[in-house]
Amino acid sequence: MNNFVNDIADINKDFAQWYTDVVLKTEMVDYGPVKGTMVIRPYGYAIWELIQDYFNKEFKKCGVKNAYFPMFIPESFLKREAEHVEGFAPEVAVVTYAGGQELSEKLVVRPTSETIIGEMFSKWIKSYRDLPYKINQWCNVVRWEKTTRPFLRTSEFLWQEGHTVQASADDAEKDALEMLKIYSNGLRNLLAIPTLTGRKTENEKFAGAVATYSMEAVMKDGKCLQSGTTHNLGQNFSRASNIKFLNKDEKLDYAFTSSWGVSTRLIGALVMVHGDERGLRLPPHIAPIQVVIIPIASKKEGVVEKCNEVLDALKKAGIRAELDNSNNTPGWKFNEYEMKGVPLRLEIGPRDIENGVAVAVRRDTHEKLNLNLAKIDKEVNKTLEEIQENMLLQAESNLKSAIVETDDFNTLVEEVNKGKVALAYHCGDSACETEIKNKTTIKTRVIESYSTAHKCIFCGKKSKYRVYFGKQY
RNA sequence: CGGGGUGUAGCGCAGUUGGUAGCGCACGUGAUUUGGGAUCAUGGGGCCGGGGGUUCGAGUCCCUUCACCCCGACCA
Repeated sequence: MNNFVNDIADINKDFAQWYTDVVLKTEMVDYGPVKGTMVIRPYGYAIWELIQDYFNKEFKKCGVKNAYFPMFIPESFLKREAEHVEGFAPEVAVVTYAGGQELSEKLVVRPTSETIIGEMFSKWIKSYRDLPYKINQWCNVVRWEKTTRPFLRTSEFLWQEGHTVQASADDAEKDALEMLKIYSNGLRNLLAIPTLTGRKTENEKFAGAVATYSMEAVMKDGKCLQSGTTHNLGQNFSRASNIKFLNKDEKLDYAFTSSWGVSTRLIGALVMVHGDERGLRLPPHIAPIQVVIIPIASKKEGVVEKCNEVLDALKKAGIRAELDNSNNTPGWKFNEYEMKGVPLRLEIGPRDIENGVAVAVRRDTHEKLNLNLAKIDKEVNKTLEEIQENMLLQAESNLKSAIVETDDFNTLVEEVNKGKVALAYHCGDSACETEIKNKTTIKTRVIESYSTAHKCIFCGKKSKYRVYFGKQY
């Protein structure tokens, strides 16, 4: 009664604990019995399914087809690309024993599938007429991380990985940029998460890529979360996997590939971008339950009937609605569904039925509205769209106020340590960037724009680009 | 991988010098309730994280191991 926060840690005092409390108490996730693993519970998985639905449609518009490749990769495959193996070796899980005996060749549990998909591409692709070739798979991957946190970093997680093969360097680059656009639009439209998108520096790119692009979402504590990446792999992986094709000039050439992925980490971003002191706040487009109906004095005549009637009307209109007719008190239910981030609550009691309205309460603003029961589906739909829009505006405003432009290195360090993202010019020199990282633990996020008209914030040499600096999850 | 912390009922915790394992919430049943976390009655629920040791006797003491959380370092 005196505790409005469901025993969730204070979001302003202990953001990390708040996050853990929220994801566990909302029943999105639980810990698995093996270190670093998570069980994605129905409420969390429903969010993932909505993400899958959205991106599947977008991928298919680009001519991408879904497929599935094995999770076991011969260890030798991983070693074909020198940078790639160096990048992933420390965190791969390896099967050495199976079928009652030692294996003659160890099997890596995929940390990502470039090498095994490349192997198959090399069999399938012979001519420029076979290109472009675009494949996606939804699967799990395993990266044996030392420290873990549900959704943000776990030993095993779910993702999609797209892989394209093109006949020219330009087309592979175009694929990487096109997917980046699809990802960032998806985050905006579906999750109401605005991102900083752009190219990664040479230091921060994917192991084995020519260029890596990323969307960086900024959490409420100011830390960045790499929320999706796309890679132009050039001919690096086609050389490693021997993907050769006859081009239009009848010459044999290595193909150009790209890869791109988003993961269940997006669910973590959703929590940390929108959540508040009461728990989750889910934008309507991604909310598994968009509307919850709570009967008041449900034993009074006509209340349950009216609630069911409204439920049916909402479902018919394609709204994800639920009726909670459990024996809990209304107050308990209010708190429960607020914690779970349900965007809109409808209260229906004898008084409302008499007045022909439902009391609606918005999760984003706590605003109370009287919605006309006679056209409840339309009124709810309109309100949901308003909530979606408002949550994006709020997130955009948070992102904007998290960014500090500076030319002074001490200011950069100070601001980033205060929970800001700094935008500054840099020389583009790898050693310079590494020195910044070693000195301050601050890393570059993505390149904002290119300009040689300024000085590097750290070494003072001529700038190459302007880049975001921040701390990360 | 360093530093700090925690493992006792589903959750949150108490458990004294070693002596029959408890409380609150949650859960089952019945009733009364219902517009911001209801009340009464009555029930069920335990490998005290695991293994080893000391002891007549261990939740408690010793050794060991595992897991999780928080803060760093490293990575999607």
